[in-house]
Amino acid sequence: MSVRFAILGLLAQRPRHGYELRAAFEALVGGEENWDVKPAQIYTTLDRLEESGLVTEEAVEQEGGPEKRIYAITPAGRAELESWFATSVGSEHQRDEFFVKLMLSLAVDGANPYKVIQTQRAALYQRLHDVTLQRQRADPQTELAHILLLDKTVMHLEADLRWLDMVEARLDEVRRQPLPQPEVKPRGRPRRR
Amino acid sequence: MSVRFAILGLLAQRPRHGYELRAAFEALVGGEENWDVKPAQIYTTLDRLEESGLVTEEAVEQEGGPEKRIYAITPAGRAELESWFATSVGSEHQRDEFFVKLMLSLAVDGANPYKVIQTQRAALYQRLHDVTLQRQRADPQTELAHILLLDKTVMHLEADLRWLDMVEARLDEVRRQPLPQPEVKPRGRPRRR
DNA sequence: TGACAAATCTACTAACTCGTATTATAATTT
DNA sequence: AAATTATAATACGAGTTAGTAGATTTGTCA
Repeated sequence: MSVRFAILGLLAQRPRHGYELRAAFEALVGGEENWDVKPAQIYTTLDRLEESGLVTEEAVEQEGGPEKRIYAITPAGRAELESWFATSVGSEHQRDEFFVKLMLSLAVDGANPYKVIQTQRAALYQRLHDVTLQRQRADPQTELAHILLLDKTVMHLEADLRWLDMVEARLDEVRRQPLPQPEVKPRGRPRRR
Repeated sequence: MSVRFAILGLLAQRPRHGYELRAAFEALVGGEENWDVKPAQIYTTLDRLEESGLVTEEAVEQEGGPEKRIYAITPAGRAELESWFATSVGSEHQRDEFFVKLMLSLAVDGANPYKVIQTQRAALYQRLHDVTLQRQRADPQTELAHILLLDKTVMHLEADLRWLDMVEARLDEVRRQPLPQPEVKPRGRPRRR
């Protein structure tokens, strides 16, 4: 979803062609190690935006090189962008893959939940190390936004590590509880209250 | 990705049919407010798993009601599951949609970054409130895992709120810096350094 | 009391959007 | 020739929207 709106936002600054959009997006998020957008996504998204009437193909430049299709935002596109600014980012979907993995490692015969935790912790420390290095190398005079983004990542990684410790400490307790079973819902029309 | 492995894990316990898998998954993650899996995703994923030879259709039951297709995990499926347990959850892709939105609100004429922050903060507080309520209502004797998951959510929301404060305090500084521009790369092979 | 409408669960399907992976190509410069 | 940018097509996977159709239970009214 963000790529779609990022394209609209970048086209709101000025018309651009596909590859330029990709470069501008990566500059915005601070490099491809943060968010690697594949060219294919840019082009398919542009096609879909064009189909919805939010952008238009403005011109095709040749200038020696290969063709460049230049896209521009339409009034409908600006409206869409504005309404994106006015709404909050949708709940960030809690979808915690690690939690699912941990629960299943408790449920599946032969799996080792302590090892699962250990593996995850190692990966989190590795990533924390990488991000911290990146943060130290960044220049506050020119890359403040990028630094703030890295700070957020660090805060989340630290929270994840603290949470892992907590879970590990209480894992035996969790283990003793039966796995949550789906509740059997009563069938048929519900009773009048 | 997690749904795919969750299905494998649940089938590793015992053979099940699609609807049962859906119910078991929702029980595992603590209700549809955490992770609402649509039936269609279960069935298409099962089809793909079958095509990859990780599950097999075991039988079709009739028992009065509509057909039930029972699926079971294969040895290859168990191997896939084991290797999932052995690897770490992939870097959680920092893909921060709010950050993108904030940066664009700084770049696009007519947008108001302070308002964007305010909207996001209100949404985060709302969600924190909801989750805290859910946490208080949960029974530690039977829903410890669910409580731990909610704790993780709370920790992340608190981190997001602290980060928002930080960003707001330094927004003028960020504003003064020019937006990161994509470096214009010369075409062709780069010069030797 | 018995027919029937209302509501909900069970089980599954079709068609779509968003994003990723893979591959191909032309142009440009070293 | 090799490297690299610029551009795009095709196909696939993940996830959503919006259903179908039968089964089961409850309410209601003649």
